[in-house]
Amino acid sequence: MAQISLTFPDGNSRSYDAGVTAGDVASDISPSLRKKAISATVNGAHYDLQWPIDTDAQIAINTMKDEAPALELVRHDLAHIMARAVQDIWPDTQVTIGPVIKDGWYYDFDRKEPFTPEDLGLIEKKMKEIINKRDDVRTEIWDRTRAVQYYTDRGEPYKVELIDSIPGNEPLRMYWHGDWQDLCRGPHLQNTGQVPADAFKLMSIAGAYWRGDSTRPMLQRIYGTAFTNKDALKDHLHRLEEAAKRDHRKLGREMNLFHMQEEAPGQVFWHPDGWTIYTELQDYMRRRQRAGGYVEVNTPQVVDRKLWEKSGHWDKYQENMFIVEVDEEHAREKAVNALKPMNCPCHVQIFNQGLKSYRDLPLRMAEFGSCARYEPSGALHGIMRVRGFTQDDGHIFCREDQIEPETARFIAFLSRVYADLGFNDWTIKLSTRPEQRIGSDATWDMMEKALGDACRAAGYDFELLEGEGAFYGPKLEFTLTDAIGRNWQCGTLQVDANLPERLDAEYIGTDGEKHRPVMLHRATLGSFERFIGILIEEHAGKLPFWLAPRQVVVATIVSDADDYARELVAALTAAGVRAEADTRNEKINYKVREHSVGKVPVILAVGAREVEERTATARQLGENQTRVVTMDEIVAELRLRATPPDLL
RNA sequence: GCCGCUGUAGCUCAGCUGGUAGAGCACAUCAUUCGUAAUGAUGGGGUCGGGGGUUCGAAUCCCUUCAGCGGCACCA
Repeated sequence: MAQISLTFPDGNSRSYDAGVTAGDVASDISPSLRKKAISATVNGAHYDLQWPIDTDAQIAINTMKDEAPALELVRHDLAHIMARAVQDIWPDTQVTIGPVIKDGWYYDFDRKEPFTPEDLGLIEKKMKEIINKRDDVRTEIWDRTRAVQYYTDRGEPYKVELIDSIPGNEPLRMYWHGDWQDLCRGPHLQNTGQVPADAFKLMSIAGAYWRGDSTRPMLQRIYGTAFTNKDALKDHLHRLEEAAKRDHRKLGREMNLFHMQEEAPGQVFWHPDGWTIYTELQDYMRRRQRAGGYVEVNTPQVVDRKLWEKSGHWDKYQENMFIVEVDEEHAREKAVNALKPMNCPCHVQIFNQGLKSYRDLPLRMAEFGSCARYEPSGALHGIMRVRGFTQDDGHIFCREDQIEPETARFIAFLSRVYADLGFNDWTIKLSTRPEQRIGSDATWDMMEKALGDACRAAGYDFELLEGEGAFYGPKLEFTLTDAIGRNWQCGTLQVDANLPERLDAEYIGTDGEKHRPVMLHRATLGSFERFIGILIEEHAGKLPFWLAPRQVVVATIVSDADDYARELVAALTAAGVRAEADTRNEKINYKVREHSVGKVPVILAVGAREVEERTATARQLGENQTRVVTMDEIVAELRLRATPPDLL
């Protein structure tokens, strides 16, 4: 039998018969390692202890102390254990797939009766029983016919369909947790007893389409979370609780920023304090864009369907548009309009006014454009996904050779803005040509390369989303993360040669001939609604001073200080600080608590002493100490802090 | 849009197997002028998301509809 050489992390090698398993190797090292071992890393790949190794390789035996493989195995084995538990309790349930995801796993089931929240407790209990049985995990490779026959006999059509979709050259691996069998790539633990019985929890039940396809059956998904020990689970659950406190919907209500109501689903009623954030942010963006070489425009809300037909949106997105029909008394036809779902066709109308020269390019046109999209009811989410929103939209009309420099310029612009707003952790995704597309491959090559090169030129890495681009061009997505880890696309840049064509945009080139410009659709914040939602969550409501809707409260301790408090407020207001006096007949404790809960960054307490000395006792949100400052000092200090970052 | 859950005073929530709604906070009034996270007393406020039905009687049961939440699908 052929011999292979396995090299361990410490550099030592041992020689084994080809086909040796990592389990054998672990035994060879020591019986105690064999017992503790959970898997092996073989040439960087994650191996089950039962899989044969056929070639020379680097090998490391993993134990529960190796976090990454341990988490993957624990979660994956739990997925199987959960599926076994569910089928134990409800034998008429069909199993489908159950992958490992961030922080845990899920498994999708097909069962007539819906699972209830109480069922989760039952399933957890059954899972613990299975873990305590310490059943061995076995694996075998089966041929297709046998596997298909097996699942057909067992009435598991989903598994049969899965097998059919696995490429023919891939082996079909079966796993058994005790006598419960599942088709699975592996790897898995040695026995169910290796799963910590106190470090997992079933989290929720949800619907999910089979294979992510809305035309296929809706399955029931159970989500679980798991870690390698009880404390890690506890920490994770604690983090979730903390994150829930940062939810913009909760803070929006508590801080009295906005509300939404039944009569206008998916649309925001901005309250004074919320609107202050909005306008402050908008003013900032307006200044940044002006400095960035944009011209600002504004275009109509209600636009005849003819334009949407021309742009192609009527065909593709009619279902998602708010249609406005107007009966003119003498009109032969009813006028059919749509609330604009986007600004680009309108911007092209402005571009098309008058002849444009190559000298006008790149023409950067910006609009705080209010759009309405009839989003599916289930898509709505607080102010992050709404039906009425305002984009910080912009379109750059340019030549093909300007795509890359303009994109690099935009990325630099965006990163400046994000940094000003406190975001350093964001990612770029590059979506490339989809199956259904227009334009030649050469054009797509050029556009994709321009975007990728621009990212690299700007010094940013990006994730490639193959086939996720729009039908007319590739796009960059700039993604931020909310309090509970959901990712949201905020900024975007899309290349589009289609719309200028459809709407006849053209410019005169150096040759005196007419040419088509390319359009770059771009947004930095994306929409004010979504971005403010993210902003609230990122800062847990404690916004940077310049964005805080209520920046300073001057709280009196005795009513004799009322006049002085008003004087202080007047001085702060004159210095451009949002200040208000709280002269209510309440104790200072009460006022401090109320405004702290309200996330006011600075509370200035004034009593007899302060009136006498013309000072204030300042307290910064989140700090317990106070400091005494003179009126002039505090006005100067807060004037500076209230200055937006671009004006510093 | 799909699956599931939820919908009771401004907010957070209680209300068992059906018998005409309750708490805390908030709010109002009065008293208190009290130095850094809730001063006390008194009081007003809801017909239980909307519509329909069953019943002698429904917040509690059924149907329907709307909205929200958790996912899935969608996201120009």
